[in-house]
Order: sequence, then structure tokens, then C-alpha cells
Amino acid sequence: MEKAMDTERIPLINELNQGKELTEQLRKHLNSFSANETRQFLVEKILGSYEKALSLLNGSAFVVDHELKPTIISSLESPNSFADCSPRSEEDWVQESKDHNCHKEHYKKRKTMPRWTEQVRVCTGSGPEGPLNDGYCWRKYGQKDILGSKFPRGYYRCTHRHTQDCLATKQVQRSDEDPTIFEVTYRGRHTCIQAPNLSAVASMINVGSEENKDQHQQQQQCREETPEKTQDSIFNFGTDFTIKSEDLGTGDDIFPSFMFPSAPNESENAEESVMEKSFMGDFCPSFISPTISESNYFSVSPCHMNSFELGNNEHTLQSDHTQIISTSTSITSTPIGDFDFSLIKVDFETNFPFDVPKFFC
DNA sequence: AGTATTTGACCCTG
DNA sequence: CAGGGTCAAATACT
Repeated sequence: MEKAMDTERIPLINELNQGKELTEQLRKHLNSFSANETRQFLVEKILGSYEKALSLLNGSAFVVDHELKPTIISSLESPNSFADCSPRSEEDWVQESKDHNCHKEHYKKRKTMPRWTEQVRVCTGSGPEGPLNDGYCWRKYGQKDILGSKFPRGYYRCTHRHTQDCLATKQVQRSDEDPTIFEVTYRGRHTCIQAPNLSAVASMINVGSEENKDQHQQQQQCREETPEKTQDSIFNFGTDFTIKSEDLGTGDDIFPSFMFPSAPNESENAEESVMEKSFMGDFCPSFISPTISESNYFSVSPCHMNSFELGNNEHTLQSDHTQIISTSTSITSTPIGDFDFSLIKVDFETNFPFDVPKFFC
């Protein structure tokens, strides 16, 4: 009896210890000039570790095998290292279940994938743009009319599903009562490494800088932006924005995000424009993760954004706000309260380039 | 030509 | 069995 308990607890304790160690390492990296990728990797690892611990607690079948080896950190600068030590992705079990022609198992596991919903309100005069873009590149793979809903539900999966075995998906459903509200349901955590988005922001600050060319190219792979659009958007950064979160008790790592306001858009098809044109598509998901203060409310003074107002941007976006109405209504993952908050903080502090001198006024 | 989206069919769950 | 979620061929776009 006692032994059985131990066999369950030991892996859990190991995971938690690992999370702690990783956090320590992350702290060290915060004080150094480590690459954002390194820090982001650590954050991913930490989250994975906690996630695994949670699934152990839940007895969940959601297995994320983050095997952190001490040597990994030293090779973090190599992008390949991410792939090499990437967690055992959900794709793996999909593949497994395919291989064994075991669809039932596959669906069982799919059911256990972390899932949470967020509502995004788009308050623009001419049409929504940007709010559904959470910093990741999504590819639409289906659309379905839902019984009782006026609007069809769109199904999206991570663009890097095949290249990086990232199984994150999301569903976008426009609200019946208020068409300006989009209900976005996320499933699964991103195991992919997306473009170094914050670096991209930095590169946009240093517009034209030669060394940032690659980053621009990489962003464009996401097919979300033309450089002009991106620039436009970052100017819009200058208006104030807020992050509001009511419930972040999920065990997942994406923490779907608030959006910065972006330029008005004439498009009739809200969802399309939202998915394809918004600036945030290339913004760092970690940065846009809601960093929650005690009051669950975080805002950044426009003053802090002034450095982005580089040009004579005429957009007036006071009414062009995107707001997360609510977040993270976790369905299958266990709320973890304060525990989660600390992770969010780590995430934010780790990725946000506060050390970029130009970022602040 | 390569990549993304659309859409009907298929499969699973409740 | 109905409804939801995913697949994959066809189509559109760049």
C-alpha cells in the first residue's frame, strides 16, 4: 500500500524537483546575456515538467516526457537541440496509435489534452482584426457548422504540426449573441519552437538593420504579415492595452493572450482577417502571455510603449481595442492556482526584452 | 510550384 | 444515431 503510494509520488516529486532546478537555471539565465531562445526553452521545460507533474496527480494519460539532461542546457543555442530534447509530443502518441491501428486509444488520449477557452472581444468600428492571433502560426484544417450556432466553428492547428510535431490546436467560434466576441478554445500545448518573435520585435525597432534580415524572413514564413503591416502594427503598439484575466488556473503553457490593438480593417470576414493579417502572429507568445498581478490585472502604460511610435502614425485606436473577456476555462486540466501564476511570471520575465534599452522611454 | 484553405467524408463519443 | 472533430482531396492563392 505504502509502496504503491511511493511509486506514484516519486515521479511526481522528481518532476517538481526538476521544475525547481530548471527555474533556478532560468534565473541564472535572466541575469546573463543568454539568448531568448535559451530562456524560452527553459520555460518550456519548466512548464512541461509541471504539466507532467499535474498529469501524474490527475492520473491523466497526457504524457509529456520532458527528460531534462544537465547537458542539454549547454547546447541550447543550437536550434536543433530543441528538437533533440523536445518533449515527447502528443504527435508521438498519435503516431503510436496510428501505428498500432488503435484509434480508440488515440481518442482517449486526445480527450485528456489540456484544453481551455478564452473569449476575445473585438471592438472595432469596421471589423475585427488581430484578436484571435495569439502569437502562434495556425493553419486552418476544418470548419463546421455547429448545431445551435449561427456561425461555423473553425478548426486550426499549429503550422508546425508536421515539421515540429506540435499538436496544439484551437477552435474559433464566433458568439451568437455578440458577433464581436470570439470564443477560442485551445487544445494541447505548443511543443514547437516558433520564430524568435521577440527578437523580431527588436528587429522592428531597428528597422532596416542588416542583422535582422533573417528574422524578418522567418516571420514571413508565418505568412501573417507584410513588413509594412508589421510596422503599422507595431506603431499601434503605442496605444494603451490591457491584459485582463479572470481565471488562469490551467495547467497549460500557452496562456492565450491578450492582443494589442491593430489597424482597423475593412474586411467583412472578421475571422479571416483576424487570422491572416494581425500583427500578433509574429509576436512572442510568451510575451503576450498574461502576466498576472495579484489583482489579475496588468496594464502597461503607453509611456512604456512610446519608443514604438516611431512615425507619424495617424491611427486612432482608442476604440479599437481587443479584449480578452475571460480566459482559461480549463476543462480537462487541473487548476493549479498560485502555482500557475508563478509560471506565468517566469514566462513573462524570461521572454520580455526589458533589457532592450529602446523598449522603454 | 509550393502552401494554405475549403469542404465533404469518415470516425469517435455521448 | 446525432453531433463534433479530423482527415484529405480539391481548389485557391501567392
